[in-house]
Amino acid sequence: MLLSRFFVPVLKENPKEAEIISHIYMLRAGMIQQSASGIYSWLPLGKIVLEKITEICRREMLKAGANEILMPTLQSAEIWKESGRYEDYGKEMLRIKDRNNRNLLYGPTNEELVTEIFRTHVKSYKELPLNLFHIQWKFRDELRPRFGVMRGREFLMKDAYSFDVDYNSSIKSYNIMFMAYIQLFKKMGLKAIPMKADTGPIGGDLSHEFIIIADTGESEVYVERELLNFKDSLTNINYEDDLQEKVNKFTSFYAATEEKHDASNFDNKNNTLIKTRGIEVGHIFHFGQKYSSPMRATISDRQGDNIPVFMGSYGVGLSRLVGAIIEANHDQNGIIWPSEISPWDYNIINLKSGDNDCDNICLKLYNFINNNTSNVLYDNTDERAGAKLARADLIGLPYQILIGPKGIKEELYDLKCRKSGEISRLSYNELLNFVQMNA
RNA sequence: CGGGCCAUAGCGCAGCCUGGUAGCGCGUCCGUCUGGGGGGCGGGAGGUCACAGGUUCGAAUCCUGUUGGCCCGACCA
Repeated sequence: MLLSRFFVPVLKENPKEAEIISHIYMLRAGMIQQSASGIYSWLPLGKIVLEKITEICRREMLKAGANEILMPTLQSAEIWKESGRYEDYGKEMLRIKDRNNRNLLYGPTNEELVTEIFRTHVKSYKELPLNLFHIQWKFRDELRPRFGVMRGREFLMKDAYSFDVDYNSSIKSYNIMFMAYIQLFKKMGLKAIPMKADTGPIGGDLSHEFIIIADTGESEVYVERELLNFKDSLTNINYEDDLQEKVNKFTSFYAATEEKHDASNFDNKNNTLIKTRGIEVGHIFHFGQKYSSPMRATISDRQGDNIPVFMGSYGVGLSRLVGAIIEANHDQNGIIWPSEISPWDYNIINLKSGDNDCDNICLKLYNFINNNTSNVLYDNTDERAGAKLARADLIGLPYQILIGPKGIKEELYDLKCRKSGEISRLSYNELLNFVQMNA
């Protein structure tokens, strides 16, 4: 992509409405624009990142055997009355009337809809287990939206729902999602820690939050040091296997958010417990027959009896992840994208546009990288070097390649690693090698 | 929903207290000198001062109301 043709309205100064770092950088890097409190337009740079995250999530869900569907944003109030939540949900639910005065709502979540789909089509245990997921925008009319996309009213989520014939098999489904979550966050270049979560009063017995560790995170968390460094060799998971043991590996560590932290539950004699901060980016939840029962989503079991199906739900906050990733990966100059979700791998910076030698080498390199399965953003604009460098740091691509008269004279060009700040001076051929090896 | 604060050019702000017809920095446009960390010089464009009403000869400024936004708290992915 040529920067001269890319719409990325960067801001030099901090917008006054933003307080936390991810919000500030998303606005300054031209990723989003606020439309109303907690509601955002996604500009090209933000959209690309959001899409990358979404795609990784989707791929892992499919690998784990889930089926993708797409449920609408607007839902009929009818099924919510069935589950009893139309009254219970309160003011967070945005209620709308259509021209015929029918009650609609902008979906804050989808248990009712998916249960309705399930009960219409699935009647027998033979069709189970089943996992349906979708990726869709939701709306919750929060009391107080804040922190940019981390706590918006409109947000993109992946929701999966599992259906099983009995408790034991539903735990298996839960474990599959647990391991899929470990995988998908890893594929985003993130360290996500599963933590036991409260399930509330309603009979659920199993729930985990997945938390990204970030100094600027919203809540305090307590984690065993070993879990932070826990590198499991799970490159390939066979979801057909019994995963309980693998799940146990993770859950055997102590990890808790502030609300659930209880020092007496952990023997900290080796001082291995770390207090840090984190951001919740996923939540998995086993809730049994909570919805299937009132909504009569029943199946025939092996005995021929009709029983409410066992369910679980599994969410990932995709739009929130964009903010969370920035919270976990930035410095005072801007964003530092993990290479897995970076909009591009390389940022070629022409330090003197208009200079024949600079233009030629940049263009040659640009074409080479594009032809070698890597992605590259080429800053071919006519701005001053300083402005380009500052903008490159703000946008935060993993590698910057600096081409200027100085380098051309010495035939050595700067390759800067955004994360470490390290600069290698490489010949043109060494640069090509680096790109090929790194692809 | 309780408490605090804000709204003036695309962005960040001053002016308001003490009313007299709007200014600074950045950005933007033209020219020029520049060119390795958000340049220099010269010239230009851009604002019904959030909206509505009131006081006044006169309102960005004083008064009332409305709308929108931000922060702290309670709540949540």
